[in-house]
Amino acid sequence: MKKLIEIVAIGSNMVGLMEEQAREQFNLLNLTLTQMHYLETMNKLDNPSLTELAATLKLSKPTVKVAVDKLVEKDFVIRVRSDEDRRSAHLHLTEKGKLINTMHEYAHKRIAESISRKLNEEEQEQFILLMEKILNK
Amino acid sequence: MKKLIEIVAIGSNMVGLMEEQAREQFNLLNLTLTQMHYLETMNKLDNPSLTELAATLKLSKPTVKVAVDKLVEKDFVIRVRSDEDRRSAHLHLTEKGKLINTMHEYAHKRIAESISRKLNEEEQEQFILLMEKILNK
DNA sequence: TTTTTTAGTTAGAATATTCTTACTAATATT
DNA sequence: AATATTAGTAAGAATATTCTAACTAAAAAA
Repeated sequence: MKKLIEIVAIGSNMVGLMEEQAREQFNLLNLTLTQMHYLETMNKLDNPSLTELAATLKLSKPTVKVAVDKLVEKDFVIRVRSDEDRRSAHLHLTEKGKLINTMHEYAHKRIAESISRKLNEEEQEQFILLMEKILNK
Repeated sequence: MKKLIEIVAIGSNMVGLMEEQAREQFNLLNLTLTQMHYLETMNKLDNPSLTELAATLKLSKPTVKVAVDKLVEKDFVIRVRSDEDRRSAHLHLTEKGKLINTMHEYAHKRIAESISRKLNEEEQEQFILLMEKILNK
């Protein structure tokens, strides 16, 4: 178990490093850490309302509103009014906002490349099988 | 390769989720995202000077100074004057500051536990071997 | 030894992040 | 139909994050 934790620690750091490098690469976006966190959370929630976003981030609605206003202003997010409930709107990422995904994909691609460099065909097969067991609950 | 990228994406998200949950668990620290980022960077740099920290974070020295002042104030960091160069000081994490590590260790432990639940003894051996190949450059 | 560079600090300002309180309009409950 | 709840907004304030310009003291270079 100790060995496994150790391996996980090194692996997590590697993932973290790659994500960090990707973030630097895409720094063009000119977003703060916090703003990226907002975009990532929106992305995971899949077009949440402001209320849902605030609940997930554990922040007040006015706080989240001003942050979203800025992201709308900067064209990373658009509000799409709901027809079912006319009080409410869904937050969508614009093409520009989706660069967040591109950034993560870039990191994942680099990690995958590194793996395929270190393992031969057969080992890669094995690795994929084991990871599938780990990740499928 | 496509399969591998996919697996990496899911695995990265899992790691990210666990780290996020650990962060929530340790929210007691009452630190902002940015402040945690400072502590993590200090930790990686191993007692850096203010100048080194600023360079790594790509921020100006006055910016980093005010942030470090607050972390010192809150007892997460101490300044240790250098004897070789009396202009300079090294930034050390206090016991309280090292809770950042504890937090990551907690996440890693949970991931390792999940792996050992999903894989039998033999598969775990295999997994460790493959990961060692991947992580040793 | 004089000059230049370096590490860190101070001051002052702009913007970001967050909150509470109070409001409007729409929807849901009674 | 009257009342309560919910989604989002507005105002105002506190704290955090960041910058540039200007400074002090120590170390390095000339």
